[in-house]
Amino acid sequence: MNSRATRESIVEAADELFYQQGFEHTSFAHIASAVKISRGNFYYHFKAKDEILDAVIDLRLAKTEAMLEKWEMEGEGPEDRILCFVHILIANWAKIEKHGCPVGTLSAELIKLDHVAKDEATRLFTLFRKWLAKQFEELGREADADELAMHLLARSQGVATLASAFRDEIFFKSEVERMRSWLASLV
Amino acid sequence: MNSRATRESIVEAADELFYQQGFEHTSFAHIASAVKISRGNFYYHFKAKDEILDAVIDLRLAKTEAMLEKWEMEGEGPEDRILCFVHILIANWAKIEKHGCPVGTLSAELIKLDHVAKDEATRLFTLFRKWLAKQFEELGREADADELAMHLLARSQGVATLASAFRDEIFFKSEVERMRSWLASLV
DNA sequence: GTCTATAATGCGATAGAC
DNA sequence: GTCTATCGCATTATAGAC
Repeated sequence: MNSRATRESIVEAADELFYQQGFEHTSFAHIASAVKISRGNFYYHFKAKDEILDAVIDLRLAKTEAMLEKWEMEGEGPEDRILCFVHILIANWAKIEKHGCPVGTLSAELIKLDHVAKDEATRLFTLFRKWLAKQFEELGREADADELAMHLLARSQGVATLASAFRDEIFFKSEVERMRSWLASLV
Repeated sequence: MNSRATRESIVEAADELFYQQGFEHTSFAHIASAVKISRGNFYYHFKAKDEILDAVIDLRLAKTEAMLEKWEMEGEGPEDRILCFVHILIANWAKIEKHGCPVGTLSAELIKLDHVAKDEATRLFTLFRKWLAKQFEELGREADADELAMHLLARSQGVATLASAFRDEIFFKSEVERMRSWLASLV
């Protein structure tokens, strides 16, 4: 297999495993078994485990940017686009229940480890923050667009954390409904 | 030193280190160096690392119960008592900025590890949930007391996660202010 | 580019002296 | 009750054959 394809397989498997098990808990053996390569082969593609983490964060950043661009195209007006963000929670409930929010849990883990890549992980939050702020601006809330963006981000983080701890889909959906009516009250 | 005192020293050091570094990342060597005992001595007091985790969770449960009882005594009326909960965020800002919420981050880590003690950690959330629900009941919101309790818990979790990621005290305080006015709007 | 073999380290846990 | 010494295992990382 050529170099790029193997490298991409490693990053994609690591992406999934870091989400499911956490970064520190995931070993090369885990990833190797998922990709079906030998442990030694990693070091042809990456110098160290931290480099795989960097690549995973870059992949997530790229995927998130693509998703936000898609919402930008598809949503009819800013309110509709913000609802895309709210509804992704519902669509991902099965994963969130098991492993929490992929953005929030990675950020929290790297902060706890005081890992060098923790600020890189925060950039995932920043993508959503900037995009949401832009929508709130278009909604006519130029004055507090960033504050509203952060507020909505925080709400979704809290819902993911608690719904995952209690494995409570009823609470999860009722909180999403609360976000919808909060959003409607702004317009 | 007698058995109980050493055991308590171990649990208290582990409590602090689990919060600062995470459970998995904290080794016996870390705790031993903090308590100034040998690694071998652990096994006189605990059979395994998981038993230390259980003891740490029990300690946190006891401390939380004592704190909630104190608020129950000190607060003048349910609204005042709920404000005790909101204000603990402010009081603990320095720690939250560095290590997140001690309840939420432990719960999230144990969920990600699929650790046997994850439901025990969720009991810490349950203490706050039940206590807050009781306050909302006394506030005359019998119908949706638990829903309001979970909503407030989720808000505080989200604020801790985001404020820690962005190390943003301004955002943190503005969200606490939002919670205060949300609470006032209920009465 | 991928493999096997192995070095170097740190971990949780055990045994036994004192 | 606390210590030192050590086992067995998993981990990241390297060396070198193919």
